[in-house]
Amino acid sequence: MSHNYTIKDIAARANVGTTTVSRVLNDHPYVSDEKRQRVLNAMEELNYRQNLSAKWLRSSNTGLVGFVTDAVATTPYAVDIIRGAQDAASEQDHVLLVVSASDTSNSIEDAIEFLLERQVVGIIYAAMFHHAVDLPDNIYQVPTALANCYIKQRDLPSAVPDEFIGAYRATRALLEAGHRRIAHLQVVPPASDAREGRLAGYKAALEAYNIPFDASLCIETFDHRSDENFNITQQLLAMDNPPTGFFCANDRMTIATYQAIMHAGLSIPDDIGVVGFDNQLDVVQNLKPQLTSVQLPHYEMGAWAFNQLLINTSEPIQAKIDCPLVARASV
Amino acid sequence: MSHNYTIKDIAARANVGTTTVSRVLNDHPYVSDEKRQRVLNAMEELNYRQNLSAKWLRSSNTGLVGFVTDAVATTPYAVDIIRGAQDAASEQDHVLLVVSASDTSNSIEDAIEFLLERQVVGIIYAAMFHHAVDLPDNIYQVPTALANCYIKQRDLPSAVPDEFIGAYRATRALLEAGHRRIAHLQVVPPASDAREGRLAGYKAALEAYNIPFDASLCIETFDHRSDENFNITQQLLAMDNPPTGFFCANDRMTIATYQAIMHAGLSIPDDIGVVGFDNQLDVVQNLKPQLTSVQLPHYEMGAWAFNQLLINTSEPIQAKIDCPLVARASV
DNA sequence: TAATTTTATGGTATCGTTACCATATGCTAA
DNA sequence: TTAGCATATGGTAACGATACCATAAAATTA
Repeated sequence: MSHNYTIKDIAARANVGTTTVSRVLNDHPYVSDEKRQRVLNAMEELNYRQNLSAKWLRSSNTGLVGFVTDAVATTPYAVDIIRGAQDAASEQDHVLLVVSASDTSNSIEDAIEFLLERQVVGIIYAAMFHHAVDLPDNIYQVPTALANCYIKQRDLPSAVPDEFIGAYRATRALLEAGHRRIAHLQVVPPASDAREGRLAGYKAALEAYNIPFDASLCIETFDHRSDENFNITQQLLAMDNPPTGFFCANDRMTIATYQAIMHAGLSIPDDIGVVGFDNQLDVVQNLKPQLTSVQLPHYEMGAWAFNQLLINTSEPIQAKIDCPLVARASV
Repeated sequence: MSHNYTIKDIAARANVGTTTVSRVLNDHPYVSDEKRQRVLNAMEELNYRQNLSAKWLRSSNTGLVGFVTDAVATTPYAVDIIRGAQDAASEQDHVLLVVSASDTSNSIEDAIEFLLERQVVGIIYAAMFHHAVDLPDNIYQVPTALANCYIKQRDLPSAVPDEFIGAYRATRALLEAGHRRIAHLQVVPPASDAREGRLAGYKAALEAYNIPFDASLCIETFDHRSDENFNITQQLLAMDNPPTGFFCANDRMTIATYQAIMHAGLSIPDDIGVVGFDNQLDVVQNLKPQLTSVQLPHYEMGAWAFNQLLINTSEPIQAKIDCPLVARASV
């Protein structure tokens, strides 16, 4: 652990005042090239490293941004939101302080308090799935932006996926491939905007093709229950007038859907077309044939949220970020 | 944005000296109950919040720990390592500064420099898959611990999964279910310790059951290539003396393996037993039947790494963390 | 009772940086 | 020539906390 030098040491070595060193450090004007170079040399020679605590104390700007999420761990998506925010942050010389809060709102309040103590200049709150959130009052003490969620009062800027357009594209892909009976597997609780938006997009695409909505093709199921998903698909295929297209509300459930389709002796995409949602690479690329899916804009939402913090407009923008379709071999 | 009060304000309001306020803040002895209470009241009334930048500057202990990873985004596992480190950190009143560095070692050096400037008291370096890493010299300027990787010189403490025991258990589960011909699907580059350890565990389990190793049952394949994985499984099943057990080096590839088994008209677990590795919930819980898999100790490695930082022993411990088998319905 | 230790308290220097003020050039415009 | 301004430079007071030192009363011991 080597000793740390200060600007005083640098100033002495370069034979200038500390102010000049500070000016070099912060790219301020009014420093002659000659002295600037002497300072830079001294810093190089002593392997000088700024003490940012001191800088922060003096300038009361830490460049720290808090990143709070309700459950960073439960889903792999979180990472992309963090990464988006992080990339945007480092482009502007900011850092993320990542803290996860469990579901109790008390814990969220603590997490925010924790960040405020650390002098963050802003907070990003990210949700693991698209839904409305309730936030404690202390969040209003610094600029805040939301990713993958929104607040009912709509008084904070937020970025959410455009579920509607994503679902519309997914359904349309099946329609364009000639499918006319299209099942939609929904995910039950929590009641989320993801679910409502995807259902609406599905309905709208059918309507554009003049196909009446058939409630019997629209089934609710649970995430992570392969038996149930398998059975549901089987039952749908056993109908009198069975669907030939499946639009599943997430990629994970398509695994069992694929299995049920194979089990019925049908082939994808020749007999049946399947489209998923989330574009979760671990799943979509390991299914045979590889799954066409809708990409959720996690990365983009993270980046958008960070950029909102710095903009700091008076009126809180509610952004819907596009969800492109990633075509593979399942339609 | 409300004004921030300082200990001076608190001291004035409670009619004590600033030192007394500081003592209350840091739970130091020699403060009468009466004054302590007055200080606490004043803090409550003014909604006082400590300025940690100032505290850090004076005490030169930031409680910040850097968390560097080579590619935080590419795999969902990362999150569990972060979470483990985070939970351990917050238990000790520390925070994680998460930065991701791309593969170039230059970028790792920059990331570390970045953290050193921010006065981190230690650094955790986490890899996305178990392998040896090369780290720049500046890492030695603060206590460092490695998670899911190790350094060739072995001069830094590291935690890695015990791949051997995990693979041994996976193979043994198949053997106990009566399978005697067991295929092992490996993942090709990057050449990792994960691969070698799993192969060794597989071989050891066979040996314990007096079954000779058959190289023709041990096939290399690529991650995220469903067609190839499907074909490999198909070819294995078409052998003269086909395997009835499959030990796959990760869960993802079992999706196509399942499909090939179904396609051959065979059933899991009645005809064929399958075990995966990673215990990736999105996959294992969505396969029918749900997949038995080996749990990688990501969370534990993260927590272990953090705790090493504080212990700071002279000799760098190389820990192998256990990989338990999670039994489900595929064997 | 006197000497010593424990408890209680506050003043002030200090951490490493930047903001502000003071000063001194050289150059241009009246 | 004399303002007036842009350029260049350094000294020093903050920023908000803690560490150290000094002091005094209360409790303990000799």
